[in-house]
Amino acid sequence: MKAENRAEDLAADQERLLKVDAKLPRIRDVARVAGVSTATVSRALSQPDLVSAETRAAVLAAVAETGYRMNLAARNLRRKQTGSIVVLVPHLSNPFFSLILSGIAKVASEAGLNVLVADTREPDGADRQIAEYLYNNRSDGLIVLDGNLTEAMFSGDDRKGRPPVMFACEWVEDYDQPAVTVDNRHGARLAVEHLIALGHRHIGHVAGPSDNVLTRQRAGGFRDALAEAGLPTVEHWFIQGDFTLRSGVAAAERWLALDDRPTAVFCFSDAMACGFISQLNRRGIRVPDDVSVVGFDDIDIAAHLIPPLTTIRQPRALIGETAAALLLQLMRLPEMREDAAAMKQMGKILPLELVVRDSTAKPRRAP
Amino acid sequence: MKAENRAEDLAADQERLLKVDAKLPRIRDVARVAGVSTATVSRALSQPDLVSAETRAAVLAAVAETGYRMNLAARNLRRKQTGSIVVLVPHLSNPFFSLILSGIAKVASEAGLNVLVADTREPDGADRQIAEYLYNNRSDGLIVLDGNLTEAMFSGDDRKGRPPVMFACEWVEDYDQPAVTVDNRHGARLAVEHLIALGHRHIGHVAGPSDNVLTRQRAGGFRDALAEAGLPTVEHWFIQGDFTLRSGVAAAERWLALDDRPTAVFCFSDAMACGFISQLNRRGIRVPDDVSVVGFDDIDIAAHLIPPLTTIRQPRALIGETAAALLLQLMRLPEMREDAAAMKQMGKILPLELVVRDSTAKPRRAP
DNA sequence: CTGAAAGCGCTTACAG
DNA sequence: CTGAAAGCGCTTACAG
Repeated sequence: MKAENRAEDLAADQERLLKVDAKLPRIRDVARVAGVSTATVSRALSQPDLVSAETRAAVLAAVAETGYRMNLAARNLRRKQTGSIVVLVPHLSNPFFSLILSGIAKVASEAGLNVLVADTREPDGADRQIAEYLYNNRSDGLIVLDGNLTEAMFSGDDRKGRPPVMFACEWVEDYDQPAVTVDNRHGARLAVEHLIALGHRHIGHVAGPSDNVLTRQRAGGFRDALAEAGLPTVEHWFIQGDFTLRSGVAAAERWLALDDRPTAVFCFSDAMACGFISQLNRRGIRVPDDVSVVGFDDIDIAAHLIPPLTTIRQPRALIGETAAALLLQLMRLPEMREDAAAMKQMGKILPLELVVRDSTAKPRRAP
Repeated sequence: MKAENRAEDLAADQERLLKVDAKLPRIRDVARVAGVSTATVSRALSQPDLVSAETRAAVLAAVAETGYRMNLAARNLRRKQTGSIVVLVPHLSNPFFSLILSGIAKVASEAGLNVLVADTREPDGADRQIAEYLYNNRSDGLIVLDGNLTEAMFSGDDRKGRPPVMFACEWVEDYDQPAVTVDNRHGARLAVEHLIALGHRHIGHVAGPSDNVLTRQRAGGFRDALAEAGLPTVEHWFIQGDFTLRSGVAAAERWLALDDRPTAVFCFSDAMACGFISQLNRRGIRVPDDVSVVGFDDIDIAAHLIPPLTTIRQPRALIGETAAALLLQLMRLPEMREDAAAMKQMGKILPLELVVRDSTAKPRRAP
């Protein structure tokens, strides 16, 4: 690092800052300022362990001085990556996914990756989209939030060379890919135990589609909690739903039609709880005065409903962050994908939390 | 195009299709199959007018045969683009934006561009994000959906070399950038005229923040429509809101506290209408039996509220598509950005539509 | 209308 | 631990 050179460089930098249309600093500029080769700059930035502490410091200083930002297109081209991960979502307009997506985006953007979001329930269909991303090397990795995709879409005899797949929230059963989930069974228990603790003995539930993994787990937890408290599972207090607001509205009509109405209802999604409560309200039934309602998810609107909804909070941002972080691991270690045992270890089950608000209360006439 | 070569190529292609980890076809492969140079393939794909019809057809056939898909990282590197546009949204979790974003994503992905979405109300702040994207060449263009950013963030003496900016929905007043908007004034008139046609003579409104462009325009249309019908603007029937559900709840309490309640209320957003109706419902007031309510936006949930909401539909997907299409134009024609007159022409005002559902009816006691 | 060739800004065996 | 050099897959003046 000769002194004169440094002075010249600084003058050049000044000029560069004034003229915006001047070129942005490249790795070569950093190398010149730091007095090393571009290869060393590249290493100092991407694999710091490979260079000496001294060199590393010089490079970092040069980066700061020049305001260098890596050109990702160049890196991706050289590394034969796309620089993008793709998220497959069942319904993009469902507010449940917003925080998950922003969690994914956060982790991905820190890693210099773009996030592309595709709706699997869009007209062009899930099959085509998956084929597009999985077979055509348009992405470095996939996060799948839709458990209703069939295993056949992913499997096939030519697994190698395909980007890794990470499931989150939902997953495809009998398909041994890692997934970031919550303990849905436990969440359902939390909901029911809360209602029992309040004194409820007549508890119904509004479920999701029967072929859905989440439905099955939550229904299991629901039954377990009742059984443990010595309460029977009353079959006609089971109401079929599909997680949507609209099905919550329909569920309310079903509840109204019952001769022996349960004093509390556990809805498997906040959206259904919302529709359920609104429709009951319309028919003159008050929550929680006449019936207690617990939701599941803790979507943004849950705290602002009338009444504010008691629900099971899913750590949505964390789910997204975790799924993205694990996917990044998988992307970095291609050999790991061949190791079935390691893959099974990889999944994470994240904690769930009961959030008590105003939609639950003691039953009016305690038994 | 020698016959033997073609046969060899086909064999090679077969092999390639079997081995997934084999390399994807590059422009060179297409050139070989079509019997032209890579330069010609590039032109045939990007600027078809520059090659003969015959050549074009040969190239297209070769593309189909090889299954060629362009490597965008390479193109972007060569063209010195980022291949991304950035969308700045005030609140990502607001469902109003979902369809706008998918409209943007549709147009952008057809043009081979990534879409990055950033929330301007996030902790890291709008200023930093704009600086990041505007000054640091991390994107080829910006779509801004937040009119509350100050002009100062965008202006400055070094406009050239910066990516173009397109506003949508909202915009920054006194800053002559093109914007894709709706005629908010007209939308408000549609709402009020509908209520008047139903027989209402006592009409209030729940507005957005007073410094918001949308609020100002809608309030103007509201007053105009009343004036035209010879109805007075009753000042204490104006209720301040901020577009959120929560403020709709508060507005309901304000309405309940009035001695002379208006028989109809025009809410400047569906979210506020939703909160307003829910809270009234809670207090035993029925919509539309006791009071008619009109919203604005037609968000997804509007049709599923109880009652289904009469509202002013914004063509959200179209807003997104149009904003993206215009931004693409701007990106292709950098010289246009210097032409103030052309820039002013560029904006679009999209049509609004009254959607009559069940939240509005004749006033109970017609005057 | 077409081709040969340079080069976008990185990374990474390879050699030392 | 470091550097010289090749090359990722495109595009685009330039020359014909």
